[in-house]
Order: sequence, then C-alpha cells, then structure tokens
Amino acid sequence: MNSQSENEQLSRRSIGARRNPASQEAILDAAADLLRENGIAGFSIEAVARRARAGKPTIYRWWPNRTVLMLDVYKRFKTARTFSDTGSLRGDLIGFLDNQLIGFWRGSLCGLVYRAVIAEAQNDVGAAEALQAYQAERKGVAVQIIEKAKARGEVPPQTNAMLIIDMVVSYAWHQLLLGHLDEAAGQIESVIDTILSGVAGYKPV
Amino acid sequence: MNSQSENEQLSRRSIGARRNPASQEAILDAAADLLRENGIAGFSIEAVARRARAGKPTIYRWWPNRTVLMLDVYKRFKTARTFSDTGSLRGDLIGFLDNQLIGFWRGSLCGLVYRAVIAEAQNDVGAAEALQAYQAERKGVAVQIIEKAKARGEVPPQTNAMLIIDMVVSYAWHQLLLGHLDEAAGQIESVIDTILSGVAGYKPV
Amino acid sequence: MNSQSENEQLSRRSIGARRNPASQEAILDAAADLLRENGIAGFSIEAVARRARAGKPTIYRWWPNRTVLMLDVYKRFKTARTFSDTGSLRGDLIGFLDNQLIGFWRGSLCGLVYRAVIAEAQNDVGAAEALQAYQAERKGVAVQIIEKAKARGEVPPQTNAMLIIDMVVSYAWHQLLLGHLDEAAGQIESVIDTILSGVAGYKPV
Amino acid sequence: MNSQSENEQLSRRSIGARRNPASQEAILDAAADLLRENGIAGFSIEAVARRARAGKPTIYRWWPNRTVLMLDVYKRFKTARTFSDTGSLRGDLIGFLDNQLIGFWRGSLCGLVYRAVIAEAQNDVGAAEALQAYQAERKGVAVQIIEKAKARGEVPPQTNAMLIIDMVVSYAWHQLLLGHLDEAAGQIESVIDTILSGVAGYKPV
DNA sequence: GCGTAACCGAGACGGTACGTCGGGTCTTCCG
DNA sequence: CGGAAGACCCGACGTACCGTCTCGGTTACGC
Repeated sequence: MNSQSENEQLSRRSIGARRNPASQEAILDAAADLLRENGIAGFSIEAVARRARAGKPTIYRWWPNRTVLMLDVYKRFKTARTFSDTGSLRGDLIGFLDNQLIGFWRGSLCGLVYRAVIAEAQNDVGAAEALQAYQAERKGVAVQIIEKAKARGEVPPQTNAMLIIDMVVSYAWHQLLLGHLDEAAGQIESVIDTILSGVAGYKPV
Repeated sequence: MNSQSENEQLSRRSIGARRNPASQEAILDAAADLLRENGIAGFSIEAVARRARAGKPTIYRWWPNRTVLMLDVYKRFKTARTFSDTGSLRGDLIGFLDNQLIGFWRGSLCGLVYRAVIAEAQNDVGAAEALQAYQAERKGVAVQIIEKAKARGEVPPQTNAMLIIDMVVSYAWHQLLLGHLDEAAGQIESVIDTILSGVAGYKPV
Repeated sequence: MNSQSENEQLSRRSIGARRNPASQEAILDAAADLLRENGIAGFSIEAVARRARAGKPTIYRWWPNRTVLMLDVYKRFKTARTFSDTGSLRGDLIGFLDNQLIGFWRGSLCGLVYRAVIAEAQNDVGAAEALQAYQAERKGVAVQIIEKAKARGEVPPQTNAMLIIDMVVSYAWHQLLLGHLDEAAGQIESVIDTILSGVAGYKPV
Repeated sequence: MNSQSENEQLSRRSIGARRNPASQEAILDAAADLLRENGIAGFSIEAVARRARAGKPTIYRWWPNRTVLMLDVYKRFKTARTFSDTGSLRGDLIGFLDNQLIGFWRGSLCGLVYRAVIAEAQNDVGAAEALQAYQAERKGVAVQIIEKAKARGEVPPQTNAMLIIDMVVSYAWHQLLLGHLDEAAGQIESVIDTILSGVAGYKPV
C-alpha cells in the first residue's frame, strides 16, 4: 500500500492552488502505517507528518483534528462493503453484524482505527460530532434492512427499527472496546436470534 | 464535597512514614471537581496536582497512571448500589439497566468518569486491563440475576447468562459513549423486552 | 495615500508581459500601512500580500527579500530632501543631522522603517549589502558638505571628511535604535559643535 | 568551552526543586556555539534546545525570550574588563572605545552577539527594554570617566558627560552594525581627538 | 493578427520555529 | 520515610511565515 508512497521519495511539491492528491494519499498511508505498527499510542499529527514527509500545516489544512483524520483512514478501508441481501431479516442482520462490524473489524486495521476514533470522541467535542454524524449515516443505511423486512411482512410496520439496529451495533462496539472481537465472532448468530426471538424458553413468572 | 479540601488550604505536610489520608482525599476531590467542571479534557495529572496542592510524585506513588485514578474516582461514587430483587427476571434486568447503568450514569458524575475510563482503556494497555478486571467483576455479579431466574424456572438451565448480560451492558455503553443517555432512558423497558421476548410480531419467512 | 489602492478593490490582473504599476503601488502601500499600524512586528511578506491582495510570487518577483522591500518603502517617502545650503559648515551639518536624519525620522514613518532595515541587515547577508550600498551612496552625497567647506577654507584640505560624516550619522543611528529620537532632537546643535570645535573648555593635562 | 558539556552526553536529569547549573551551562554553551558557527541566522530557541539536549520549556523557564538569552551569552564573555585608568581623559576614552567596545567586539564572539541583540531589540518591546536597561547601566559606568576628568580639571564641571559618552558609543555601534569594525579600529584615536578637540584647523566663516 | 511569453491572483506545498502544555522521573528539603 | 515542591527531558500541540511551485487567466509584443 505504501510502496508507492515510499518510492516517490523526495518530490511532492505544490501543484497549484488546489489540493494535491499525492500528498493526501501519502498522509493517509502514513497514518495507516503508524496505526498498524504502533497502535493508537504511536499516532500523532507530528508523527504522521514526519512519516509522510509532509508539513504539519498541510495536514491541519485538510483535517481539523486527528479524529477526522482517523475517520478518513477508516473510511478509506471501508471499501464497498455491499449488503449481501439474503432475502431474510435474520440473514441480513447476521451479514450486517459480521461483514460490516465484527468480522470487518477483526480482519483489518479498521478495528484498531475505530477504537481510536471512539476513544477520541470521548475527549473532544469536535471528534464527538464527527463520530455522531458518521454513526447517523451508517445507521440510516442499516435501518433499510428492517424496512425491507417490513415490506416483506417479516416484522410489523410499527417495529422500532432504530432500536434493533442500536442493539446490534451496541454489541459490536462493546466487544470491540473490550478487545473481545475474536470471542464475539462465535456469538453472532446467538445475538441476532436473541434480538429477533428473545431468550429461548423464556417463561415470565 | 470539596469544602473540606478547600479550607485546609495551605498546610498538608507529611504525617510520618505512612500514607496521608487527607492527601488522598484531596487528590480524589480535585480529580472529581476537575471532571465535573471541565469534563474529560480538563483532566490531567498536572491539573489534579495543582488543584489538590499535591506534588505529582505523590499522585504517581499511589496511582500508577491516570486511568487507575479515574477508576478510583468512579468507585468512590459508586456507593452501595444494591440489587433491588423484584422477583421477576424482567424486573431485575430493568432495575439493573436503570439503577446500575443508564440511570446511575445520568444522575451523577459517574457517566462522565466512566466515559473517560473507557476512552483511556483504548490507548493504554494497563488501563485496558484495569477496566477488564472491573468489568469481569461487575458482570459476575450481574450474572446472578440470570441464575436466580434459572432457579425460579423462568429460563432454561442452558441459557447463556453472560450473553444476556453482555447485551444489556452493551446497549448502555453504546448510549453512554454517544452521549445519548437521556434518550436511552426512555427505551429501557423496550430493550429488556426485546432481549427477553424478541421483536414483537416477528415471523420468519 | 492608500485611498487609491483601497478603492480599486477587487480587480487588478495582469496587464501583459510587463510590470503592473498598480500592483507595485498597492504592495508598497500595504507595506507602509502595515508598518504604520503594527510596527515592525506586523510586517511580513505574507501580511503584505494579503493586504495588497497580491500573490506572494508577485512580491518575490520584484523584491528578492523583505529588506529590499522595506528599503523601497523608505525611499518612497524620502522625497526630494534637498540640501539647504546655509553657507557655513556648521549650518549645513545641523541641517543634515536635522532634516535628513533625526528630524526626518521623527516626523514620518521612515524612522520605523529604517530601524527595521537596520535590524534586518544584521541577520541577512543580502540585506546587509543592500544597506551597505544605500549608506555608501547617501554618505557620498553628505561628504559634499565637507568638500564645500574645504573650498571655502573653513577646514583644511586634509580633513577626513568621511570620518566627520560617520560621526554625525553614527549619533543619529544610535538614538534611532534606542528609540531616543525625541530627546536627541534637543542635542543636535551640541553634537555638531562638539564635532567641529571639541569639548568646550577642554584642557589636556 | 563546550567540551565539558559534550562529554557529559546523555545524563542531566533534575537535581531537585532548584535550578540545575549544568543545564544552564549547557544551554549557554550551545547558544554561544550556534552563534559562532552559523551566525545570527542559525540561532533559535529550537536549535539551542536541540544542541544542549535540553527541553524547550527549560529554556523558557529561565529566559523569557531569545534576546535575554543572547544578552546572557554576551555578559558571560564580558569577563571583568576593568578600566585601565590612564590618568588622562584622552587615554581613558581611547581605552574605553578600544577595550570595551570596538576592540572587544572584534576579538571575540561578542560583536556578533551584540549585533543580534540590537537587531532583536528593534522588533521586540521586551528586548528593547532589556537592551535599554543594559545600556543605561553600562553608560552609567562610562560616565565616571568624564567625572574623573572634571575632578582633575581637564573639563569644566558643566560639561555634558552623557553626550560625550553617547558620541563615543554611537560611533562604535555604527561601525559594528555595518560590519566595519576592522576599519574602525584604525580610527579610534582620530574619533576621540575629534570629540575632545574638534576638527583640526576648523575656522568658522 | 496571432501565438507566445511574461505577468497577475491565488493558494497549496514542505519546512522551520514559535511558545505552551502535559507526561513521567528525579532530587531536595521539611516534618 | 512520606509528602510538597518543582526542575528536568521529552514530545506533541496548533499557528505563523518562509520561499517555491503550479495553476488558470490576461494582456501586449514580435514574428
């Protein structure tokens, strides 16, 4: 990934009064590399600039703070993860929890990055807003899963779609933040079944 | 709370070769005050030492890092929250989610502190372990709710108790970290009902 | 002075393959204004370009560095200060020290500009050379005062004209650089008299 | 001079709640070295910190700005330059202009440093005040030369002592700032003679 | 009379330095 | 020995300018 950025070495000047894509690439590459190598602790604007052979102002020009930069790194890896429409609500939710959340985070750098973003959002107001906006957009997409199920008659129209999505995402976040993604991967079906059908054999007193 | 620490003002020297409780109190007070006033951003060992009129080494002597200090602040407020045994699994879980998690975090400084702790745990290995341990202990207690329900015959013996607790806690964490505790307070019953009974009217295709 | 530059506002493009006088005026105006308003500290190529609505390369194209630009601002104000030939060496030197140096610097922006130029010349070789050249030329003119006195027989032919001019200019510089121009204004005659006639009543032991 | 600071290499921690002389030495050494090697241009707080293996805050703790630091470097070299009392005003002034000013600046790093200080004082108010104070103190000492001459009856009591000192110092500054110290060294006697006795053979018209 | 060369504004680029804040370590001094 | 005090090195923060570069557009001149 960064082989390209590394062999361009020492020449990446201005290309006029507009954003230089090569610089942006190099910065995102450097940010990703740093996260991969040293984790969140090794990530700082200073270090990214050094690594990318970019000036700090160039970074601050385009990303107001490190959270937004991290989110950009995140989005960069989140390449076209399409919904695999399985035709059933259960299948779709399992696919969502696996492909878009737990499995996706396990299989790439993204889990690490997302942890950092969430952590950052707890300290910084701007970061919180950026994460908020990103969450809203992602959940808006996921809600469509429920809406399709409503159209099919799998769930009643008055079902609180957002609550269901919230519960699915919540579980994934929790496991991510505790570093339990591997264990969680084995629970995916159980989680979805519980949300859809409740605790098996539950008999209220 | 900090009235005591404020009127002792300028004199709190050593009391001999043992831990000075007044200093510990003053430090915890100062930490809590800072969190209350400026949020997580205003919290630093430096600031706590200034506020508490304590030396930094005094803090480092007793708390290895800021995470542990935060956790201590948290525990200090978490005064004897007893389980209100309602006699039903639904009631107990609602009480758990409300009294021990969402409602508890909303009504005090603790939500803020816990957000900071979780954030810290994403960057720092020691912090992660401390949080891990705390989580395990708390969940161990919560699992008893399910076990009691098993004893009553409300749920079958093979029910995965930890998974249910995980889902409840997950939801609370997620809302906490997104700053949605107020909205979440109105969803408590729906969440528990969904976990126990599933989505109302769900008919698999 | 800058009324013209201000009402041309937003349109000053290229006028072909030659220097645009309007731009040069605007840049010099902006430089002068900045010096007037914020002093030397507020003067930077960046700020001049912003103020003049000019591109930085336009400035660098015509002035190799800020010192030369400052010197141009200085020369711009130094409008036709003619020697008032008083017929006596004393009168001429007083006129020189007053009209061309101390009084001139006090009464206009030029004192400020010249301070900046001298300061710049201490750091930058190019600036030093520019100042050097300017000094040589100005002193060459001033030396004529002495030469005229020689022709009149006021001073012997072997008199070191440059040394006298140096001493006069030195005094002015020193007071300028220490910000003592106002106090120095009252000493002008004493200085010239001392240089010409020595300390009154001096009797070597 | 810096051999000591260089071979202590990597160990210079805190020595408790008080100023560490070793650090101060290392910082002043580094500052002097940088000025010696690269001139004023190579002098920056950043570079001094790097060179001295000191933290920037350590420098800012003790020197509010670079001017004060430069002045400290200057004073450090200005070791006990005693007045050589020659018994005559002419001899004393020549000694002052040579030993304390022109000759002193030529023979050491101090000329360079002083140029930098003067330049700095043109841009920065704090620097100007520091230089002002230093000047006042130095001139106060120099004025004693004239006072002794008054006591001897060499000059009348009403002689403006400060003006004479000002003229001597002015000449030195001017030559320093123009980089003409070498040429000026040959003019020392002429300058003092002119100040004391005036232009030889001057006959007012 | 038309291409082209130099100018113009704009602003991004890699850098250096600024002055500040906090982290975690160390030492001294007092009680 | 405990605790305050605070200095130490370190590194990151976010900002200001530096001087260079490329752009797209605009004349005026020379072939």
